[in-house]
Amino acid sequence: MYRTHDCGELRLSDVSKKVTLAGWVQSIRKFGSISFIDLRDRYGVTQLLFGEALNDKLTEAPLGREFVIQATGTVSERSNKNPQIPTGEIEIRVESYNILNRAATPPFTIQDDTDGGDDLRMKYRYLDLRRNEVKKNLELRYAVNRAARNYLHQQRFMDIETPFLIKSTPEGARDFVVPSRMNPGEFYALPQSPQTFKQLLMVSGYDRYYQIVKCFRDEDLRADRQPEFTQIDCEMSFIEQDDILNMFEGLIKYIFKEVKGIDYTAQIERMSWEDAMWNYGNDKPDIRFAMKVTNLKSPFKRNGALEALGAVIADANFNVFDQAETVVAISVPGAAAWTRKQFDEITDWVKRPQIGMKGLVYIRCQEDGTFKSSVDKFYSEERLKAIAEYCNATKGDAVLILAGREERTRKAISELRLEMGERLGLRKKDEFKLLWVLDFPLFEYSEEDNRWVARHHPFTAPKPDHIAVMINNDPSIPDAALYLEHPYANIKANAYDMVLNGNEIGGGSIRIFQRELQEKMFDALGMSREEANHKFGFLLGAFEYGAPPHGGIAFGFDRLCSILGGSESIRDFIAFPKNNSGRDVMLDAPATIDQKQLDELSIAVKN
RNA sequence: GGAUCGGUAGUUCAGUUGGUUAGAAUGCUGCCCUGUCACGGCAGAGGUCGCGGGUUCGAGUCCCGUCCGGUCCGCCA
Repeated sequence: MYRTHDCGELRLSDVSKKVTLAGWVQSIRKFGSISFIDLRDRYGVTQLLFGEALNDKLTEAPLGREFVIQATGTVSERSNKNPQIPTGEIEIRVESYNILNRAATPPFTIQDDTDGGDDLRMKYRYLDLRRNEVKKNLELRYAVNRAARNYLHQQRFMDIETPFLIKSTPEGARDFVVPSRMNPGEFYALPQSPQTFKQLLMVSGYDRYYQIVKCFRDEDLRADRQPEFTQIDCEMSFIEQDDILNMFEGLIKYIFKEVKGIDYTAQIERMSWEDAMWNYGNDKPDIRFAMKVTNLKSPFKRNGALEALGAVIADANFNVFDQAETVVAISVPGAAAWTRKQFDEITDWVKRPQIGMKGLVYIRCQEDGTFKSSVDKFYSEERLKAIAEYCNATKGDAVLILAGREERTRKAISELRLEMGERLGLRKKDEFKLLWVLDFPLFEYSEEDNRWVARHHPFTAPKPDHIAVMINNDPSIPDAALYLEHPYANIKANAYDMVLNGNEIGGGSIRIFQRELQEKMFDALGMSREEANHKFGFLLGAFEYGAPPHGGIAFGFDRLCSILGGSESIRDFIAFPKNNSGRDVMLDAPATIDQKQLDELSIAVKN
């Protein structure tokens, strides 16, 4: 038997028990003829006391950091206790020990605040994983996993595995591809999600399906994006949008309760995509703080609001505003007291290529009731006051105004808002605000492909009252017109995203399950029957045999874990992640393969 | 594909305007130490300043290229 107890469980009540522990040597503190050794395993750290009697043996078989040892001795009360660790009241008076394995000096210290940089930690990930910080994250991940499974099981969802070696579909992200040895010149693709399979399962009658499953996308990476990642993938039959929202509102609340001990009692706020874009410039707004965007000018024709827009900034011969497609503003509390230097710094910030603004206009709403701005030349104080009031600015605020092309400017004001929220400490790590964003556009224009594409995927159903519009080819939609170039530009999808603190953590839709509408959808995407059949024939075929109304959602499991763990990066929540360039620096993968393998696969590598 | 920051001892970093022998902390090695828990003290070893080229009397420092890593944009639910 290697051990009688683990390194985290012994307490004062165990004193005088004879125990054997096994683990890794965390640190050695030597005092002449006695030594203290911290022994670590997954469960904690226990102090071992090596007395004078073991001196000879220690000289003969010395210990080093990260050696794997086994020690037998008696649990004793410490004379000097350490309240910082759970086992801090006891120590083991070691009578004998065994070196089970020696260890090379590790390249960084295995401590909470390690001295290892990211690169090194990834190269020696097996050492990094010994650290408490990383272990805590993996434990949290497992807790989320367990909670999700519990909840979904209680709700009679069934976990069904779907294949990884499937067929490439050119919609959406780039596929990872696997050559088929037995079928020369042909390739499997790894799934970007089990989307079509879960829909087939609905046709088969498994009306509540889930899977915590790896998905693969061959796109460039970010701190919160990995080429292989995990989704909580779900699908339900005989449901409407509200059923899905309620079911998965329940799931996320259950996870909050189980994992964080948080009772998220409030109903999750629901916001239309248009409201999100209009008020936050972003389809995944962080609603932990307000600082809403004021639209001073916009090509959006929205609820008749446009008439009011523009007037407040018009007729001043200020070219920047006059020529801009869009003028948007936020009011930043306390910013009236900023120095010129601070405004310059923020101006530089919005001028960075990533934001891409030409400049920044600001209005200070000073404490004495006067207004001072970077555009005093064009606007009288009275007009500045009018603009400030229009932007709901009060004394002490500064109004920050951006102008330019609609899409870019809206994105920029959104980034600026988040940055201001960050600087004002309004984005608190321990505060969690959930949000449903609803009614996304069904289509969007792809600049790259020069055509309209499905924003979500081609099986997403339009909103119920927009279905008739598509079936009857009637472009007159009661809602506001955003983009007028396409007859279906205004059609909204029966799709929804769950947003947590400004991060999209899940998204899904009600699916099209009727042939007629599906064909209209392919028409709208400019996809011929032949093409559609070639790409999705199996699904369209299945829909011939009694598809129930259905819909689903998928949560980004890694991202959800990282947010619950208070981290920006999902890498710390994945045991063996890839780096920015999609490399596994520990394995040094990807790597070339030898000619024999290539020959077997009938593949030639271009130079 | 693009922007930007970084690469100096095993590790984390400092390194002034281009100027003598490139430093600190930590780790490592040895010695001392019976109550430490970031132990302490003394001594020591440890450097192709990512790589290649250039400017200069002289380059860790300036310039060009390149490789690697971080972050972001494009891309991607």
